[in-house]
Amino acid sequence: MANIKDIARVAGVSVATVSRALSTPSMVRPTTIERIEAAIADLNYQPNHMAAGLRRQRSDNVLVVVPSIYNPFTSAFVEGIENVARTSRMRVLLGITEGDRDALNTYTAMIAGKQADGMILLESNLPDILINPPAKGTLPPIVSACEYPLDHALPRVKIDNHEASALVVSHLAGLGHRRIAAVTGPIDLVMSQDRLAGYRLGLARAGIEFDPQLVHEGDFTLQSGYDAMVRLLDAGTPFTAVACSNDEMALGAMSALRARGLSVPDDVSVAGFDDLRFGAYASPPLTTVHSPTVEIGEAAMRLMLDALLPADRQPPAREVILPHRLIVRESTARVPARVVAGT
Amino acid sequence: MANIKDIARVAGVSVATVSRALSTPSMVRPTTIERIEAAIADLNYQPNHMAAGLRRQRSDNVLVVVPSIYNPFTSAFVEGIENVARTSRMRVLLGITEGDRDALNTYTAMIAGKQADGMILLESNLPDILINPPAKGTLPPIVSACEYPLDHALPRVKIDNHEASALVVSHLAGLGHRRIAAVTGPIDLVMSQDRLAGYRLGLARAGIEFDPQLVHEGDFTLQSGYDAMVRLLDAGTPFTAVACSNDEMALGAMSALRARGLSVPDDVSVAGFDDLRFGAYASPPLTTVHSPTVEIGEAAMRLMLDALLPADRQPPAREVILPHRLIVRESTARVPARVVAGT
DNA sequence: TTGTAGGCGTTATCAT
DNA sequence: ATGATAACGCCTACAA
Repeated sequence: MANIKDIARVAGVSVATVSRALSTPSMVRPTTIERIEAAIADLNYQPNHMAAGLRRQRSDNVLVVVPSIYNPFTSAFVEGIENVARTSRMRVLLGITEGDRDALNTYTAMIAGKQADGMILLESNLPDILINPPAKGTLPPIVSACEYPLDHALPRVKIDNHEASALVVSHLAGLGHRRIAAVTGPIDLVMSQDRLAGYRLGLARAGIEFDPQLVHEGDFTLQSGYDAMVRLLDAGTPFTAVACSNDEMALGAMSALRARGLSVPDDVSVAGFDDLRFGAYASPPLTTVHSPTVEIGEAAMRLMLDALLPADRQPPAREVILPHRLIVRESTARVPARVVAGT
Repeated sequence: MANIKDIARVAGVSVATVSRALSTPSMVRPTTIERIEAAIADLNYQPNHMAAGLRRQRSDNVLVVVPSIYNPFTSAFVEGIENVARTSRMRVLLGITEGDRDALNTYTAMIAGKQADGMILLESNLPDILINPPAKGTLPPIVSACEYPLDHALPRVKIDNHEASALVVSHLAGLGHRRIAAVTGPIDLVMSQDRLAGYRLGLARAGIEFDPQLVHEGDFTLQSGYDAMVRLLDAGTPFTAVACSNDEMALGAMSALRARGLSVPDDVSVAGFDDLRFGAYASPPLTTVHSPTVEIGEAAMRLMLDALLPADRQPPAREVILPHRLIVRESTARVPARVVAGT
C-alpha cells in the first residue's frame, strides 16, 4: 500500500505538503494540489487512519454501549447515533454488555486505550470509573441516554417519562376507566421508576386511588408483558385497562388477553409506550406514546461531539429533553359495561 | 497517560520486556512479570491500541455494513456478529448505507485505510472493488450474508431460501389451499428471487398451477406488506392463503386483512418468513419459517476470522448454509369453505 | 507556499 | 530471559 511518502515522491513535493493538501487544502497552491491528487489517484493511495490517529491522539470512534441491540428500541437509537456520526467523520463501535458490569468496564477502558474517543451509554449500570472517580485525572467523555445516573452531571438525553406516562393514564381515565393496571419495567431502572411515578401522577390527576395490586413488574420483553398480564388476570383484582411501560410488553399483554379469549379493547384497553412500528400494525393497532427514539440517538451523538471539542470551546454538559406525544389507536376504547375480573 | 516506557522505567526493565510480558508472557520470567504488573497497576497503564495497530498493521475492527439497523432482522444479525467478535478481541464498526452505493464504497475504502481489517456485508449492492477488481493487488477480506453476489466466490452464509419457501407452500397446500398468493421482497435481490422460486417449487410439488396475478412485490417493510395485501384484495383474483417473504410483510398483510374486516385464519391464512419474536405474539400468532438470524451473524463473523488468518493457515472460502424449520402457529388453518375474492 | 525533522507508542528483529 | 533499536505512517512546529 502506498504511503504519503510515495505520493510526495511522485508529485515532486514533500510529505508535509501532501499532508496539508489533504487536511488543510487552503494552505496549498491549487496547482500543487492537482499534482498531488493525480499521484493519489495513480497510486491508489488511502491515508492510514491508525497512523494519523496515533499522531493526533484521536480514533474518531464513539463507543455505543447497550445491553443488547436485538430489539427495535435500541436499534432505532443506534441508527440515530450512526446518522450523525456519519456526517462528522466519526464511526460507531458497538459494545454489547448483556447486562454484565465487567463488560461495561472493559468497554470503558477502551477509551484510555485510544480505541474510542468517548462513550454513549444506553445502560442502567455505571462503569466503575464514574462510581469511584479517580482523585486526579479527568473523566472520559460519556453521554448517557434514557437511563441516567441520578447523582452525576453527565450530558444526557431523554424524554419526560413522568409526564408521558401521566398522559397515557389521563387518556384512559378520559375514556371512563377507573381500574387501570400498570405493567412496569425493571423497577431498579430510573426510567421504570419515572414511568411508574407518571402512572401514579395520572391516577392522582383523575382522582383515582392507587392500588398496588394492579401494578406488575416486567422486564420490557414481549414475554414479560405476556406473563404480567397472566398474573394480573389470575390475581382476580378487577381492571378495565392496562398501561404498559413499553410497546413490547403491551403487545405481549395483548397476546395473553387473546389467549384467554378476552378482546382488546372491548374487554380491556391496552396502552404501550415508545411507538414501535410493530404497534401500528398490531391487531388492534396499539395506542401508545411516541418516543422520538432515532432523534434521541441523534441528540446523544451531538452531545458527544460537543464533549469531544477542545476544552476551550466546549459547551457545558447539558440535559436534552425531547418531546413526546400520545398516539391514540384502536387498542383503547371507552370502558366496557361489565368488568373483567380475571380467570 | 502512562506509556510502555514509563512502565519499563518503573519496573526496571526494557520496553521490549514489558511488551512481551503483555503479549507473550510465556517468554518472560514470572518474577519479572510481577514487577511489571505492579507498575501497570501503579501507573494505571492502558496500552495504546492505535500505536500497536500501526505497528502490527491490524485494527482489530470488522466493519459490518447494512442498509439500516432499525429492524429486528438486521439487529439480530449484528448481535450475532458482536457475540463472536467479543470473544476474539475484535470490535464491530457499524456502517449504515441506506442503500447508497457511494456510502458502500466509502466503507470499503476504510479497509485500505486500516480502520477495519475486513467487512461483513448484509447488502444487495456490491462495492466497486468487487465489480471491477483491480488487476493487481489483493481483494480485502469480505464476507457476505444472506444476500449474495451470484458471480463471486466470497465466503458467505445463508439459509436455503429455496427449500424453506417451498416448505411454507407445502404446509399451506397440505391444509387444502389451492389459491395461494405470494408477497415477495424487492425482486432484484437474489434472496427475493430465491424465495419466489421456492414458492413456485412448492406450488409445483402440490400440483398447483402458478398464477402471476397472485404475486405482489413488497420491500420487506410492514407498510409494504399492508399495501400488497390491499392490492391483492382489490385485484379480485380469489385466494385463500398468502405466503409472505418475511414476517414484517406478513404482519402488515394481517393488519390490512383486519382493516378490511377479514379474519386470519378463518378467511385467509397468512404465513411469514424469518421468525421475528413479534410474530409469536401477534394476533393470531404467525406461522413462519425460523431463520437462525443470530447464528447467521455468528457464522459470518467466524468466516471473517478465518479470512483474517495469515495466508498460509487460511481455509478456502466456503459457503455456510444454516438449517431452517417451519413453525406452525395460528395464522394458518384449513382452507375455508367460501373463498375471499377481494373488495 | 513549501521543506525538514521529531515524535506519537508500539512490536519485532537482532543481539547478548 | 532480556535489551537496544529500527520501523509502522502520519502530523506539525519550525525554518526557509
